[in-house]
Amino acid sequence: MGDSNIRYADIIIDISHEALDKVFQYRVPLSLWEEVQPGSRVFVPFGRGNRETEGYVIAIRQEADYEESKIKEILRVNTEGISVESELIQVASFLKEKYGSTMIQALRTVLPVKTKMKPKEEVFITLSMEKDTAQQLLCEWERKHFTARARFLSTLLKKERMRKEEAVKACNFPLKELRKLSEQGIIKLESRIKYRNPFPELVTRKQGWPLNDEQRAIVDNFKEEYRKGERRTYLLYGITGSGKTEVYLSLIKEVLAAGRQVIVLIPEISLTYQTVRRFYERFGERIAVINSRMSKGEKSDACERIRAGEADVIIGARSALFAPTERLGLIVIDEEHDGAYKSDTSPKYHARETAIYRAKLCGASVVLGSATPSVEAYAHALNGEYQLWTLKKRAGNAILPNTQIVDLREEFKKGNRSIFSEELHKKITECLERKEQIMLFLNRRGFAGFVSCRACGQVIKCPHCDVTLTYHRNGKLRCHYCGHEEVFTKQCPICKSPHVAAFGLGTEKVEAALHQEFPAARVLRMDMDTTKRKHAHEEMLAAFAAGRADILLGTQMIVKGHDYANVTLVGILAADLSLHEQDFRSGEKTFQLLCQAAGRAGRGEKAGNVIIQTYSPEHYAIVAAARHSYENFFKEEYTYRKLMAYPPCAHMLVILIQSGDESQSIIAMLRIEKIIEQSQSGEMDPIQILNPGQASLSKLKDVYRQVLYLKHKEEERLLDLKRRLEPVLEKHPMFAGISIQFDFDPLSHY
DNA sequence: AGCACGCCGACT
DNA sequence: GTCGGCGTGCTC
Repeated sequence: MGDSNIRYADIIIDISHEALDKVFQYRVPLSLWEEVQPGSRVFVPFGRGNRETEGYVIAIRQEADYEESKIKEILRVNTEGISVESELIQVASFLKEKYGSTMIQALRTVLPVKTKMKPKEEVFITLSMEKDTAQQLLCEWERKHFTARARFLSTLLKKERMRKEEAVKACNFPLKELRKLSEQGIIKLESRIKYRNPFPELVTRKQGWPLNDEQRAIVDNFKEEYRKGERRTYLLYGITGSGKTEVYLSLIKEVLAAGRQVIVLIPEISLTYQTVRRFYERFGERIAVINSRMSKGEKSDACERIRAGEADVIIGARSALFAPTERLGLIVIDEEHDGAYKSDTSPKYHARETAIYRAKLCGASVVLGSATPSVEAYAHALNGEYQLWTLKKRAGNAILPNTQIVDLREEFKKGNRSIFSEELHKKITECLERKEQIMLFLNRRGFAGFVSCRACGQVIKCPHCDVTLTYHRNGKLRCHYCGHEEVFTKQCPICKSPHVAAFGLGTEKVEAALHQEFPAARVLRMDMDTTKRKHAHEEMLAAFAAGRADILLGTQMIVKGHDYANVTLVGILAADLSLHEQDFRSGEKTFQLLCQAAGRAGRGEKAGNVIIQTYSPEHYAIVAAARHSYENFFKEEYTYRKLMAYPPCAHMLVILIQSGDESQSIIAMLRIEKIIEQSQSGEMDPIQILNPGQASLSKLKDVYRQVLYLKHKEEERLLDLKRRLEPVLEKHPMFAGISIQFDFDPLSHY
């Protein structure tokens, strides 16, 4: 920059209103060239009256794409105070740059359009006269047979203070009358802003558990560095049950004592009720929870409390990372390896990397915690980029469960065609006899339970997605991607043969098998279909915790962070289901899942047993999980990633091209491939283009998907390519109406 | 959001 | 004829 003697700034005026949610261009006066940077807050003349308005600079450019004569000049830069907004706008530019999206998309994720909800008001009624005067008035009303007024007044006399709703509902007293009494100076109406609190029941405050030596050492290490002003990223690797949460709580306490705020990310808030509860027990009212299931009002209340500095600890899923904290001092990411930390909409950012970026901006530290760290994080810890903390002891006297691998091929040879191997069957029986609880886990990803025709081999697919339909016991076929449902007709739609049948396992089938094999056992099934209701999740888990079921059967949602002292047997019915996905992370995912599932056993005093049923008992992910050895797994997995040049040893950029028109999507994909090839002709070390073509989920909700996988050792090379590609895709008319998304170092497979 | 412009009813 | 109602639409 510098050749041109004119400079423009892209400015966002007011994020809080849809109508103004776009970029305006202003000239940067020469005197402000130094000061005006992306992220700075400036004052500009806006609207017909040129009223002075605050705006945020999101980009600086040499040329304008608006009528030159209408462009106004920036007035001055706002240097007052540190504003979270400008910090978040810088985060948005980071998202845009790194993950590829428009600036507007990035801003929308970072500063969600504030639907300035008017805060809910609570109106309290008090007497505005002496008690005995009121008593006299009551007698008078009773004499005059003003029954409603008398009933109301006597209640108010008893309670002294009541809420408006109480008066209207319980006392059956009309609102109009209340206003009248208030005008007459008999009662006083006081309104107080009520913040909606999603955790209504007051939890008792509890003191922390004493830390063990390992935990103590970590906390001390953190305190020392924090007090010295050293900020960094730590990876807390602690086996299941080693008390990571207790460590977080101590770290948070330290940061709060320094007068700063903390953001705690957990994978999916509804799943980790217990964790949230523990935070409430420790920090009480100073907590704000941000949750995707919250209503808009609840969300905006939480944000207001954070902005006002009334909340110091913010707990939430991925997006809580953008909480408007003015004094952020620490970001904790629990279960750091979890896939939920990667956004599935553009910008497809990863919360781990984004947290580290935000922390750097505002001088905060980051703590990542996991029992099975992601290969990325552990690699960073080994090369010194993160500081590694290890917890190897299980808290209390709990010991690691005894884990056994069952080879399903052997079972098949023995003639056992049931879902349960002999060993698992035996263990379930014993466990039921001892009145202990069992968790059975079926990793249903990959959509077992498809329906096919034995005559022509046709598999019944969803008409809107390139996915097989799943058979459900209510006699319906359902698409797990778009929700399409049709009646199972027992006739092949192609060849009309009646020999169509459902194959494979689904949780419903297992449930039926359990009822048959163990008729006395009370089974609780938990999957997407049984937990649709708002609080179904917590209710079912609470029921299981209370011992109202013997067996909890479910998909991945049951493996996350719940402690049940009475669970002594965990059965993984088919460990391979995730292993054979076309995805370089399938080994990692399987290992994490198995470890988490296994970690559910023996959390109390009693010893636990884990049985892993698999067709690939020799696979390193399964063997390592059975031995509870993350190190072994990591060694194998890292070697594989290095050999194949997969992240974190190299980087990948996925370009996803979506269109309602199949041929258009293909043409666009081929065109992009060509542009990439041309742009690096003669390059010594070109970016590799892997399997361009149809995505493996080639059609979703009637939209066709093409995909390009790009791979290169240098992150910067891929980012540079994306940067050069973006303007072409934006301007070229052939890409109009086609959605093109980038995914950097993908977690999921397209 | 804010503010100007604009096109219809009651006033000096 | 003018003052002012708030309906509509634009803001680099």
